[in-house]
Amino acid sequence: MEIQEERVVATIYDVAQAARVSVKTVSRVLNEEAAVRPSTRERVLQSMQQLNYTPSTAARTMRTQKTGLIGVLTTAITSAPTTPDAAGLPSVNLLKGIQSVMDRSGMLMMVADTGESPERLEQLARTFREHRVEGILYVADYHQSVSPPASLFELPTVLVNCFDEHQRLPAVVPDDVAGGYRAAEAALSRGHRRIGFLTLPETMVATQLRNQGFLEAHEAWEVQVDPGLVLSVGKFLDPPQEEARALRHALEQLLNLREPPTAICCGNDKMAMSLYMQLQQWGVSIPEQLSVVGFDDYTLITELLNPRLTTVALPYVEMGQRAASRLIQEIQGVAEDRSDRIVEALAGPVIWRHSVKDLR
Amino acid sequence: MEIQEERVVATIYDVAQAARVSVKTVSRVLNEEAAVRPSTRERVLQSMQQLNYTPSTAARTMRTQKTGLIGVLTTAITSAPTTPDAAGLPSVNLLKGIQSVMDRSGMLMMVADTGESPERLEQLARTFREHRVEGILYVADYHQSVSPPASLFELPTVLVNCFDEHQRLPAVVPDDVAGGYRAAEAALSRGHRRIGFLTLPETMVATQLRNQGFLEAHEAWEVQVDPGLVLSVGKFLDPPQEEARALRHALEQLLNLREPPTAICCGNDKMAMSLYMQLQQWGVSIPEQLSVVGFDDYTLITELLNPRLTTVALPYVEMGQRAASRLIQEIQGVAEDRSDRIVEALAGPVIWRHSVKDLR
DNA sequence: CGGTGTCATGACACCGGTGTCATTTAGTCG
DNA sequence: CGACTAAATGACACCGGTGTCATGACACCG
Repeated sequence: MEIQEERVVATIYDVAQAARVSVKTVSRVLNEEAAVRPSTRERVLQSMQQLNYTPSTAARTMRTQKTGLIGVLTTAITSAPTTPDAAGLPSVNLLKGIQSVMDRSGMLMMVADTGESPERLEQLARTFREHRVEGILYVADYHQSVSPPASLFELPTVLVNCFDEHQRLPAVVPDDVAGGYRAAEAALSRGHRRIGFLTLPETMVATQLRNQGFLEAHEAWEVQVDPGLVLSVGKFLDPPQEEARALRHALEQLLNLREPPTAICCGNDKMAMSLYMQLQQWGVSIPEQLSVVGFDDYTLITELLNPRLTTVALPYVEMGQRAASRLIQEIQGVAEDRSDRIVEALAGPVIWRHSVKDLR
Repeated sequence: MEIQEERVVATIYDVAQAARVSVKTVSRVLNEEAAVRPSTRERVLQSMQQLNYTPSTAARTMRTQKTGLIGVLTTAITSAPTTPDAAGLPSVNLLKGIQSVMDRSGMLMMVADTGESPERLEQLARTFREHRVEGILYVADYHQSVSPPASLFELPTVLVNCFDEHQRLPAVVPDDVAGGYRAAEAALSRGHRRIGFLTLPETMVATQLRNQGFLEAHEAWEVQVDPGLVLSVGKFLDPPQEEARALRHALEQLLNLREPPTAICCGNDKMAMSLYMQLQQWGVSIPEQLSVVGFDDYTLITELLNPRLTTVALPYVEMGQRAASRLIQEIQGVAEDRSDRIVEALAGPVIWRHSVKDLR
């Protein structure tokens, strides 16, 4: 009565034996090193096939110290399960951009979600180091300032959609100043002169920057900004109902002005959608009576609203790609062009649809 | 003139030397094996701290053959970059569910996106095997039938949001029959008797099942189904404009009936949103003149529409959790309860909001 | 005080690849 | 045909942990 041994995976020794060569020769075939006679190579390949051989990265790693692994720390997946999709979901596009570059470079991503707790982040960074990742990407779900744990400084690291308070780490963020500029310009260039701006909560980084861009655009077009037209809507983590109420209130305020705006820029597409809903209820037609500009190009919304929403895109895919490229450069020790800004800001284009009326 | 050697990470030998013990003792401290004198333990821990020691999983793996790695193959991240967010994005919730379970089990996810090409899938599965993942999750972005490559059968594998044509692999899918049933019931239970059903393209798996559920519900409530009320909208990968036109057409058809429906169930929330837009243009008020039921509970839409949309939720988080649990069970060789269905279908609840009028 | 069992620790092989260097084989040329 | 060179291959150590087993120290016991 023989004990049936559970068959484990074949090793390089099994292949060597089957092909009647040394393990080193098998290794040579694997890595396409020089000088293996075609007939031998063929024999080895056949044996590998037969045994369904898969080399072990673990073993290889020990010797070469290379893993081909990139650690991705993110809140983008889990987000807060409590905040229903906040502004979050499109940030998956960041991952999309990252993925595409990693792919081309033959790197594999280990993805871990930090969830809420900061000590979790520390712990995950540790786990990544145990797996000897060659670099780390920290991906935030909206533009923000972070204070990364010390462990991130010990490996090549690039921050995505966020920056550390002391700006020591390379980072790729959206250019929100340019974004605000373009949003305002979208209306200005079509002849609008009184433009409302419903901003995200003031505590958010993006809000301030977009505000700045909004003002700069008016300056460039030599249009005076009426401060009464710029309103912050809601606080940081208001419940949805509260948010809706705040918007309604702000909107009333704008439309009841002696000289109401002819266009309104929104902090994001979600807000634009709420605005559509509200205006519809009041019988205000878009864009005939009021033009609307969104922010994010959340296509789900922008393409489905009626009329389709003109909006400023966030270049998430490009940001992801750029961040991944920078990380790989850093890993490969390519002489980083020091003239590069540590924090790199990428602007997205205005996507023209049908929610802005041309007054010219 | 000494050459400054680049300092690489500390090994267990460095720690052993610093603590003046054998490597084995360090190993014992690491793994909390029995019997290390407290004083020794303390010394070792200190040395580890000082050297910033991080054990190498690669080395450990070689000996123990355990990696704590799970491979996740998905189209959920990249989706088709061409299809703007199709029905896709909420499938991130699948990852969320998976992540939460992996976390609890101390497993780490390697995520790779299959993109479009099938050979890419084969290649990624191979890469996973090289890293000696202990199991694989294949995550689809919508309920579908797949023909997985042979390599998936060589490791514990669970399919998520899809099933293989021969149903050999364990799978977790949404219970679309129950979904269709509940959607219809949402209207039926509020007194509606003529209920329109705008379905997704007929080629999709979900469509047929939901149809079936829709019919079963009517049977259970002893309500006759008028076949003229069930319309398929659009083909598989229609461009958005085409889709919108198809919807408008279908809607006209329904509302021009001699006896038009008092409620309409939609194939998904996105369609419901288009429907809102259209009805608004025609001046048909929801839910006073027409009730609407969605599908998916895509909160971005459902919470923002006015009135907020009553919809059938897809239990993505639970599906992810369930799939992850099953995979881990299988890895640990827990005697799988064979009475379990190979393909497990999970139903989501109706989320009641304000788009269905109570006729009773 | 010697025998015995337990506790704490160490020596050493091993996991599956790759790097180094030696060795064998084939190829070229005078 | 033999010498010499290049090509092909093999022997063996090594990477950084863990498993097995041996060994030293010490308490306990008769």
